[in-house]
Amino acid sequence: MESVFEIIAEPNRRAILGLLLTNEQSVGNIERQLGMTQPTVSKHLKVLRDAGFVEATVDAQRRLYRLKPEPLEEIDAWLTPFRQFWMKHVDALERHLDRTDPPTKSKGRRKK
Amino acid sequence: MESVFEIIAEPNRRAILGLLLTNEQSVGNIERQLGMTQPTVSKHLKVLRDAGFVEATVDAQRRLYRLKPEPLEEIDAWLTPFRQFWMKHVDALERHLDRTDPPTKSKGRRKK
DNA sequence: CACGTATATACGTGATAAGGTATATGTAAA
DNA sequence: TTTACATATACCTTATCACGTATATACGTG
Repeated sequence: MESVFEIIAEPNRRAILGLLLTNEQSVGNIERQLGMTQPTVSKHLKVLRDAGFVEATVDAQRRLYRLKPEPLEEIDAWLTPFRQFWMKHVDALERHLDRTDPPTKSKGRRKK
Repeated sequence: MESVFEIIAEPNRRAILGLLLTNEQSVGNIERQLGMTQPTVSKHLKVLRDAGFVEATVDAQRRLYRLKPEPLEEIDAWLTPFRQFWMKHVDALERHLDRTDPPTKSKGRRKK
């Protein structure tokens, strides 16, 4: 399970990450909220843990899992150059519309 | 090959996307620059095409492939709530350092 | 029309990952 | 210390994906 991208390719893992967005959660909570079997949850959590997406603290017999930011930031970093790319596209589209559209009723788009 | 996340999980596909960031490319160009066999390139391009990451135009026998923004924006959108999460973390870390550090030589960090 | 070039597709194979069932480990409570 | 609870791990099976080799399709040129 090499890269962060492979980790988040799995839908159940993305669901788990989504859950942890709000609060830390025990394994049992995740199991119930997502309707997966306990071993499945544990296995996905192990993957996420090994990749640094989550960390756990012990609360008696429970483990409370919470998010860690780093791997997600790595994904964000990968996206960065592409973001620039598509922002150019939006600009180009806007310019195109400015040229071709009759300014509808228009909220004062720029261009004299 | 359901989701955009599975698509970009494959390293060769990410490499192809990276190449297309600069210019549109023919299959042969990709093949040479990335050192993959031609069928492999074509297959990955098909996956990327079906998922809307790229589009091609015909130039005689060549196909010129270029990026399309939408699927990448989808990934970006998925990241959004997590971005908020880790920005809180950075804030918390900064506040922590403000409390514990002697202001080094400090470029005038806030706090009265 | 024959041939070379560029790309796509078909088919077979191996690897790997995900889920299920069963079981192990560790903690708490009676 | 026996029992109940929470989580982790082992093992097996199945499915899927990526690659390689071979072949098909399509265009251009002599």
